[in-house]
Amino acid sequence: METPMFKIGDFSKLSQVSSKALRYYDDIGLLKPVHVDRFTGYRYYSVDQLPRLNRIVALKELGFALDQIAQLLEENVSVEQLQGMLLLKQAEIERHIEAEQQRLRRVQARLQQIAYEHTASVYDVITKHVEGSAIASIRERIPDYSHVGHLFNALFAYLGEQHISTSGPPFVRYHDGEYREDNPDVEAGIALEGVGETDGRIRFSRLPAMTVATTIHTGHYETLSLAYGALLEWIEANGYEMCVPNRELYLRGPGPKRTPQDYITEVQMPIVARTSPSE
Amino acid sequence: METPMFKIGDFSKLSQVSSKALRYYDDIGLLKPVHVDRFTGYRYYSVDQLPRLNRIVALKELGFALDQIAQLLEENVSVEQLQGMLLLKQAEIERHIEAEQQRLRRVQARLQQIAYEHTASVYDVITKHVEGSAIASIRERIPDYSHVGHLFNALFAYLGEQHISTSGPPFVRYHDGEYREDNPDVEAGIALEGVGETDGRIRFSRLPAMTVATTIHTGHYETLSLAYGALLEWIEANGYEMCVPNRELYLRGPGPKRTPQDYITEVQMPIVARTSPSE
DNA sequence: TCTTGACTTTCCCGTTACGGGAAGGTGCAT
DNA sequence: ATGCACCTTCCCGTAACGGGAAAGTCAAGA
Repeated sequence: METPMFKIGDFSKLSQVSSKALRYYDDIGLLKPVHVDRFTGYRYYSVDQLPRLNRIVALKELGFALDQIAQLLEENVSVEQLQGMLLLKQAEIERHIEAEQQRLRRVQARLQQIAYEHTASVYDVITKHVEGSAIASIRERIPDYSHVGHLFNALFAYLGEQHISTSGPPFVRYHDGEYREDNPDVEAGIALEGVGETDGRIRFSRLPAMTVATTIHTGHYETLSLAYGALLEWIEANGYEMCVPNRELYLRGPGPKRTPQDYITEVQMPIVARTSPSE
Repeated sequence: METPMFKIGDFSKLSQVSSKALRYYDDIGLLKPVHVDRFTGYRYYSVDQLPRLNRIVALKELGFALDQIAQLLEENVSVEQLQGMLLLKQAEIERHIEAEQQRLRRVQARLQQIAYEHTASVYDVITKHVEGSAIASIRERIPDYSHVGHLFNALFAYLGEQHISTSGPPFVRYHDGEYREDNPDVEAGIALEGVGETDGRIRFSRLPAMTVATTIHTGHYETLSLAYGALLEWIEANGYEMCVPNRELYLRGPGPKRTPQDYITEVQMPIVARTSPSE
């Protein structure tokens, strides 16, 4: 070899790539030294290998993983294939940026909320994807929220005598577009394991899968509006729009040896991405 | 316990957090089940734990790592501490977004270049941080690039007779702000291990550390302009500004049994972030 | 009461691209 | 001969779980 050969340390200095990385690239077959001493195992590199290493670094800076780079460095990749991978990368980075901006909005919303109220919220709003499920429910316009109990009584009485087994907590869906004290359109329901057939007041239907913003409220139902406030604020700050019907899940509701302070309720508000009038 | 206890699968469905994750949170002490059967090891959760889990998920969506979340969930974190961590997070996300946008620009620049020339460039431009180093050099205005050889001859002759040991490849720095055929201001140099004292034409100095865009050119020096073209295009497309002096490192230059096709040259252009007039 | 079948447990491996460090062998200059 | 800087392999650790194996458990139906 008339060309100088570099030991790994020198090649590392020359290329500004750590020798650990060079050994790793050797291990995974991405960049084999031009010569390895048969007895000592010493790796020897040539300047000829710099272009390849340079390409590796460049592709890494574009965000490619090493195995993808290995593919791209094979001889037989066409310009179209390269272009395709770049386009994929572009889309991926764009998605990534969007997700990060989402996070940034969430963080800023929290900061703003602290600045306003000088206290951390007790409500943590998160998004969930709830799967669709079969439910049994009674939907009626009732004069007053206190009548909800009657709906559940009727529902459970029916399910009990029909020996239909339920799953998950009971819930109420609110079908009015806005809050109304009087004559709200409510649906008291619970998820089922099997299915049944609609019978008078008792409706059997399927809840569609959807994305919701949700938070957990602990304590008396009179203070549920605080949870709604936190939800609405969060939805506004995070660039979503709310949909109807929203839903309350009574994870722990009235019962023996329970006081209202023990109640635990999840409030779910279906959301869609806002058709940005504010950006 | 008058409250229903959930086995891990049910709690997982309730909370939409995988049981693997729940076990992991148990392992790292982030969320211990309210009760573990002494004999079977079964984990039992209560709805009381949903708010905490919800908070964990919410903080995760903000981008916090689990150990940071563990800190934030301790009782004694003040609002100010929370605020501080949120501010840090904000800055971190912003940096992250900036880096991703940088990547996006790089990818798009590559795509554009393919669209223009319908071929992938042979030049891979990357950024490096070169450390400062002691150098010996001769800087002169020479009539023509072909005189560079004389400078190196003089330099090596001097270093040889003074027994000064060098390190790294020889290089030339171009001090003219722009390309000029005639009377360029060039500096032929090489890095040293020790230091010396300026002696007539031979200058001993320190090269400052800097950030450069760099690429590798293989082949005859007559085609070096292609490498410069790729560099300039990249610098433009990636939002940098070039500085003087640029530098060529002769990784493999003229020598016995070498033809110009064997030459390998690294072209380095110092850069700074552009003071964005184009955004 | 027995038997499924759906759950649960622990344990171990794999993920990415290396960095840190240990134990031991080399190369080169004195 | 003796440093001393360098090289080698090997192993562990990373973050947050997912996949899967082997074995134990629970609840309901026959």
